[in-house]
Amino acid sequence: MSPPSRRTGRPRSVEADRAILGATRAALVELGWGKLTMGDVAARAGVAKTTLYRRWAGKNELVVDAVAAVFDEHLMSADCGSLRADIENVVVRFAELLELPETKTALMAVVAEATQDEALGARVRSAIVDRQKRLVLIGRERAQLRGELPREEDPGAAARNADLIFDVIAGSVVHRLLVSAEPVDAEWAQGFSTLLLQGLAAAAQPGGTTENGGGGPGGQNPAGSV
Amino acid sequence: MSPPSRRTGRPRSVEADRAILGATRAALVELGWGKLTMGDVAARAGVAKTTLYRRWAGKNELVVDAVAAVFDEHLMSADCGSLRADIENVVVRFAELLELPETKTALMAVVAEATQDEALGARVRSAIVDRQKRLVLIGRERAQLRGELPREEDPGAAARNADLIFDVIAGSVVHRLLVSAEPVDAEWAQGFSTLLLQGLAAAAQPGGTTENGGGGPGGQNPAGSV
DNA sequence: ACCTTACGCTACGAGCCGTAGCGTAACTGG
DNA sequence: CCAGTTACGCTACGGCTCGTAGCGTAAGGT
Repeated sequence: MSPPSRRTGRPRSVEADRAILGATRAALVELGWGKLTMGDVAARAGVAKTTLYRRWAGKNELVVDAVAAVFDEHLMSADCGSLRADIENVVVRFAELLELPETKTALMAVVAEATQDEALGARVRSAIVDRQKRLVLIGRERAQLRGELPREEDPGAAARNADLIFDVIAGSVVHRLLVSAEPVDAEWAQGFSTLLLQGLAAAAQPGGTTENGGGGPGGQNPAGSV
Repeated sequence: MSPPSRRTGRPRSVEADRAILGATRAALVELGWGKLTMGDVAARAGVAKTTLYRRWAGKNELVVDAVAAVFDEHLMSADCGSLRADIENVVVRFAELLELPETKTALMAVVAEATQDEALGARVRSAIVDRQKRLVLIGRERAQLRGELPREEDPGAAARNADLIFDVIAGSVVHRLLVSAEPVDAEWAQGFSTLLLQGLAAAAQPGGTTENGGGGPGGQNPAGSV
C-alpha cells in the first residue's frame, strides 16, 4: 500500500521538493497567485519545468502543498488556561498566518478553484483546513475538561456542533482579514470571543467583559451549564 | 461632477452593457472563473473584444460588476418578527446566493485577487460586501426597536460591534459553504443563530433552544441588559 | 552489467492577453 | 445640415504562458 511501485529506479530528489515548494512560496510573496507561473517557479527552484509537471498536476495542487507546508510550520496548540484565552489565542494565531503574503493571496484563490474541482477541494481540506480544525477541537476538549463547556452525549450532535464552531471561528477571521480587509488585533479578538462565549446581547455591553481576558478558569459561564 | 465629459458624442450602448454582464454571468456558470476569458465573453455578448476593454480594465473588474448585478437582484431585507428569525433568514438567503454557480466560483476568486490590488478590494466592498452588510445593520436596528438588543451609546463602539457581527455572519456562511463545502440548510441556520444569540455554552445544549424559533420578542436575553 | 525511474534540456502548437490602427455609426451643438 | 466628438466593430499583432514530446543523461536498485 505504501510504495508498491517505487522500489526501483532513481528516487525522487527530496531536495528538489524542498526547493520547489520554497520557490513557490517566494513567488507567491513577490508575484501573488495571479501572476505566479509554473515556468517562473521552476526557474527559481533551479529545476526543469517538466519536473514540476511530473509531481504536480498544475498550479493549484502545487500551491496547495506550498501553503500546507507554511501551515505546518506555524500551527500549534497551546493551553492558555481558559476557554476565552484559548479562543483569543487561536484567533490571533490564525490571523498571523493569514497575514503572511504567501497565504493571504493563495488561500482564497485555491478555495475558489476548488469550487470547480472536487478533488482539489478534498486536497485543500485534508492538507490545510483539517489541521486548523484540530486546534479548535483540542481547545473545545480542554474547555470540557475544565467544565467551561458541557460534555455532549450524542456523538452526531457533538460533531455538528464542532463543525459549526470551527466554521464560525475560521470564517469570521478570514472574512475580517480578507474581505473586510481590517486587522485582527487583540481588541477584535476580545470582542469576538465575548460574542462567541456570551452571545449577541451580552456582547453589546462594553463594560465587564474586556477586563478579565486571561482570568482564571470557570469564571465566565453565565448559563452555569453542567 | 456627474458627467462633465460625456455630454457629446455617441453614447455608450446600455444594451451592450447588459449583454456583456449577462454573458459574463453565463460564462462563469459554464466555465468557472479560471477558464473564463475576455474573448469568450465578448463573443457571447456579440461584442468586439475591444469594447470590453474600453469599459473594464480586465477580468477582475468585469466579474465584480457581474456578480454585483446578481447580488442586486437577490438581496432584500424582510422583517421576520424576531431577531432569531431575521438571522436565520439572512443566513439562508445569503447561502442561496452563494450556491449559485456564478457567484460561487467568482466571489472567492475576486477576493483573492483583491489581496494584491487595493483598488479592486475597494470595488468589491462597495459593490458587493457593503450591500450585504446593510441587511445585517437593518436587522440589528429592528432588533433594537423590538428591545431584543440594547441600544448602544458610543457610536464608535456600535460601529465596531456591527462590523464584528457582520464578519461573523457572512464569514461563517462563506466558510461553511465554500471551504467546508457543506450545505447551509435550515438546521444549520438554527444552530448558528442559537450560537450567535446565546453563546457557546448554551449552544451545546440541544434542548430548549430549537423550539422557540419564531417566538415572541424579548424572550432570549439572558443577561437582561438595558 | 542491466533495468528502471527521474532529471535537464529543447522545441513546439495552442491559447489568451492587451493594444494599435482603421473605417464606420450615433449623437450633439452651432 | 454640417462639423465635432465619442463609441463601436474588425483585423492584426507581439508577447507570454501552458502543457507535452522527445532525447540523452544521472542515480538508484538486483
